[in-house]
Amino acid sequence: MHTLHSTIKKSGGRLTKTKQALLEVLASQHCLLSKATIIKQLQRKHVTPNRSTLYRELVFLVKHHIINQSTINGTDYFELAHQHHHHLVCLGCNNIERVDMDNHLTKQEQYITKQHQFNIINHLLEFYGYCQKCQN
Amino acid sequence: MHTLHSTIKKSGGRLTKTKQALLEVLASQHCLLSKATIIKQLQRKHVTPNRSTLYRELVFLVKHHIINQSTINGTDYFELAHQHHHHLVCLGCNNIERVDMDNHLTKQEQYITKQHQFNIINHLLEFYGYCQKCQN
DNA sequence: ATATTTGCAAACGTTTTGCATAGTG
DNA sequence: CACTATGCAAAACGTTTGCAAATAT
Repeated sequence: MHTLHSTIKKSGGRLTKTKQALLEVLASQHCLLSKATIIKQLQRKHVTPNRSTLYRELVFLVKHHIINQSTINGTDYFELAHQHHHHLVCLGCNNIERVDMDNHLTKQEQYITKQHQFNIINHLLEFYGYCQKCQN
Repeated sequence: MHTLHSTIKKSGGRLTKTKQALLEVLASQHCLLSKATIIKQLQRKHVTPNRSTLYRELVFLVKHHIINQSTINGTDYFELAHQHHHHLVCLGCNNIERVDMDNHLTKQEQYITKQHQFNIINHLLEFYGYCQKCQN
């Protein structure tokens, strides 16, 4: 949290109640959170920001690479930038399951960095298919 | 195109002017196309469907796995399902560059299929970062 | 003949904006 | 004090829907 605090300050942001609660929520869940879920979790903490405020916070945090935004099946999801994993997305029930696969892309990223002169900050890897329940 | 035709018929769809032109557009471009780009390309072919018609076509084709839909930085992109590649997405200029990496995920997919009892249909792999121009 | 596809207009839901006020550093 | 963050209401935006007419098989 300390490093986050300084990152935010460096970005010209202020550590407000909303931002703090938002980061706590994202830190406590080790998975992708939708806006609706974020709002629910904030409510549990008795933090009920206006929608525009929440949206503006999310834009700020994404812009400064403090959190990542991914869109899966038309819904936006957020997670802390350093909490990175991959996902299995069920095309039947839309459930999203985490899957851990460490270092699998390191070589490819090095290759891309050299070959394409592209400075990689992050990546997104999602597998789409059908979970056990939804297989007919 | 022939196989696509039969796939569409099997799915209960009809080969209309719009659907045909849409598939031609997607087949001619070997990259992700946004809705706006699709509309422009259709116009060149003098096919100008109503927005709702186009959206309905896209929903149909995605639903039947004839095309893939990916959302990158908040914009929806489409491509023929068998035309699969990965992308470098520039966080500066939003440009999307294709990158070919064959078979890199085969082993992982086999592992996931067994370990998670998950039937993989497709996957999405995107690298986010800064292209040569946007590196300061 | 039957079912799908189409365009239109209205409805919808989400996100964005302007502005005045409150709060942070 | 200067600048960011907030809530509110309005506006903007893309998408979806219902329906009657047109079209494909």
